[in-house]
Amino acid sequence: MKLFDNLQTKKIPKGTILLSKGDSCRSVYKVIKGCLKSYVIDKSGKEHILHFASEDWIMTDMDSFMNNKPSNIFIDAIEDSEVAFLTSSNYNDISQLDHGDLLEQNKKLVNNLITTNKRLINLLSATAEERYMDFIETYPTLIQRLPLKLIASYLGMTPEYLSDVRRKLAQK
Amino acid sequence: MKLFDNLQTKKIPKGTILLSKGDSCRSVYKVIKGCLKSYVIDKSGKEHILHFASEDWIMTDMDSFMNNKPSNIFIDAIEDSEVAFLTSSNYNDISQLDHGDLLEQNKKLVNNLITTNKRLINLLSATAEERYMDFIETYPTLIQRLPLKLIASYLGMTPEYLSDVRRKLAQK
DNA sequence: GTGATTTCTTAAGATACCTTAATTTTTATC
DNA sequence: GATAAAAATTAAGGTATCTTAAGAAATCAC
Repeated sequence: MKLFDNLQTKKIPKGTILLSKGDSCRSVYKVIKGCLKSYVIDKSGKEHILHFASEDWIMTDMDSFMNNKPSNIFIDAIEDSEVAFLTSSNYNDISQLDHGDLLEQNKKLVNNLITTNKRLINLLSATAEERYMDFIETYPTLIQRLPLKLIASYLGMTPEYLSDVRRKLAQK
Repeated sequence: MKLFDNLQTKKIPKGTILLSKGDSCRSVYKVIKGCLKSYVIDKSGKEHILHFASEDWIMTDMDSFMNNKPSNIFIDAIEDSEVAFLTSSNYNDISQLDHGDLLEQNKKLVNNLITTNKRLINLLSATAEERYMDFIETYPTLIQRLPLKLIASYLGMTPEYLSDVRRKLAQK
């Protein structure tokens, strides 16, 4: 049994909120078409994007999903999307996964960790300009597809400042 | 077979460099005693701490270890330490892990991801003061044990600024 | 226990990035 | 295709955090 095969799918119009802070996250979404974002809202009301998920990517709040806690994050569709989803109940079938499937799961988790760690390194050690250039290299398709203000949020800067960064880069 | 049982251990004096940028990381360390740090050095020569690992924590460069790439990070002992270590060759025995072991591995990876994601949220959305207070809550033992300048680096600020933050907190 | 090293603090000036607000450009709607 | 809405840019002034440098406090080495 493969975790994401033969799942139900549903269409999600742009702007739909799939998970709100305080909710318990009962699904793991796999994006078939479109794009989702996860984000937090800080004390002063500002939104900070944690992850994007476009085609074939997975999106969930792991902490909430695995540990049955209220979530601290939001998940929205930023394009008209279609998602396959795993619910808590069919996730419990994980114990029925065979050895090869578990190894595959393991590998995906490791890759996810590697990616998240790179993001961390980037936030800690790179300037706004470097982070933007790195994003362009790493996600060339997303940059064409998403509004810059969402990318700015993902990169940890304001849209206005990203605009400055882009202008300075263009002048070079 | 449990991954970290019955492994060799070795003593590592404070200051020892276990992994340097450019090296291929051939070990996963489990700290028996003492403390390690992993860090990057940015373009201007500044050090940014990625992780600490004290007793029972695991330390490695996953990207380098799993994908046999040259590493971008350093790993040093910041106290006289003792570590158990898994090498690439005995890691390949992972295919001999039984179902329960793999599930356990999976769970550890998930927990690691959850922790790293919290760190990310923190860096994106919290002020220096909030990050410091969060660190005290999350790692009360480390704060007593490690020099503040290392904690400042981990929190993404300079030691001088952390000192300011602490003074302002003390005045309240 | 004394000198040497490392850590921590303080303070002044600098800078990366933010805020607000207005304008322009692009995209969506009917 | 005109109008409305959303996104992107620009600019001025502000703030959080950094840099440099120096001194005080704590820790280490013998």
